[in-house]
Amino acid sequence: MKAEQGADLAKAPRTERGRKTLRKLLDAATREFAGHGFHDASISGITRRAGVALGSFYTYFDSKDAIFRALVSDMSEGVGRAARQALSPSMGALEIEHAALHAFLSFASENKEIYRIIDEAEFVDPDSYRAHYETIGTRIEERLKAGDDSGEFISGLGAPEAWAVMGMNVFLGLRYAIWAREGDPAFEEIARRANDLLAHGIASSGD
Amino acid sequence: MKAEQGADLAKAPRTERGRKTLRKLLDAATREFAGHGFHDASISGITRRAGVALGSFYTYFDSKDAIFRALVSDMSEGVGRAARQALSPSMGALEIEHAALHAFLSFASENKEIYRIIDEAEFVDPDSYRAHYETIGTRIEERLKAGDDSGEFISGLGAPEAWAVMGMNVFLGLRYAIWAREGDPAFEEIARRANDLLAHGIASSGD
DNA sequence: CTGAAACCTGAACCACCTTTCAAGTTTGTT
DNA sequence: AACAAACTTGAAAGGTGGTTCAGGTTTCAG
Repeated sequence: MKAEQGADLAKAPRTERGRKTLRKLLDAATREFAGHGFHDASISGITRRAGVALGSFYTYFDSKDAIFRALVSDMSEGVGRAARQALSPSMGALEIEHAALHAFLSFASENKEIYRIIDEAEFVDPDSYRAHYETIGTRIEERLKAGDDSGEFISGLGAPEAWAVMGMNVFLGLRYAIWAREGDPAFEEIARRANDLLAHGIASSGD
Repeated sequence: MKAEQGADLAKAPRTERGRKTLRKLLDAATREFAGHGFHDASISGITRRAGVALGSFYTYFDSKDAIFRALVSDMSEGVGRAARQALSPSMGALEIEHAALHAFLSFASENKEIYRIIDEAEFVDPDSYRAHYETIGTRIEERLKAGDDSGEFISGLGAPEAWAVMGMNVFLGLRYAIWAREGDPAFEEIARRANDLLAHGIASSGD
């Protein structure tokens, strides 16, 4: 959640007071964008939530777009970090895919705002959106290749399989984390079933 | 593309001239929303493209939201129709999934505007968006159950597997139809590889 | 043919929002 | 202590674009 870094994204504050205000603005913007969506969110809504004057916003961001971009880049990193923490090199290749999906479901469930904001980036900031999914896709492809090298996966896997896996995960997250319903299977079961599908497919064996 | 039906979505015209104007507005709106996105699209942009006066818009739609909803519902139907046409009951269960994905890739490639508009519905008209994917998910689930009954698929398949398949398809469409790049594999290859993944998974056989 | 309903027109209304700015306050350094 | 830079403030400028409306034209049933 740190976003103080970006000399590109936010005008860097030089005092303690400034850093606090920037932090307040970013937190308030997360809530405002998640609650209203980009276009119905307003700068004045953000500054009101943050408890600062309207004009102060422009001390830290050049525009409404700028703060949105700063948030997306911040959150995209957050998703990656959460996934990485759930994985350990000692796991088998299949086990890694299982853990990655399970971690994603938990993360999405606890950070629904992030999901919404990143998704809206498709329209507000298409480049970031694309970069987000291409980065994840590449990471999955590397995992598949590693599983191939270790003999746990079949050979010949590449980008199409990686995007298929990513799509599976994203849609399971949409349905079972974001749109969770009473009586849905637990994340553990979802992850297990997706992992079975990934491992053996769904054709009956005598095929 | 017919949308004259909806007494709910558009105020029904009563003369030939009225039907033509409504049709012009819907076509113009498709282009306007696809080109600019919902919020940067303007009613005046739509009426300019349609070649009618600004005020005429409100003869047929109550608001900007209303025409967007009419389009989403129209297009959601279009996607379903395209998929259905590519399928025939004589196909095997796996073959059906292959044909469905291939048809979807072709359709998405030739109707990128539709993809964009439906995706933006997530923010403009969340209910339609959800209805769209739940309908498709249900249809896929039925196909999986049919494959189970015929012995071609393993048993125990349900909604999670259906959403996984849907996610695969949507993301392959996003990457290879909407974001198509020079040197990408042909749709035929994408569909075949996704079908292999679906049939047998990616674990090496001795596992 | 005729009149009422349907339809068209575009200027104007209006609500709202981003962004600017000049004046004041706080912070941190010398 | 003293001063410059950093920061804050909120009113108001400047736009934008959805929506309304009163008056004119076209359609079509009777």
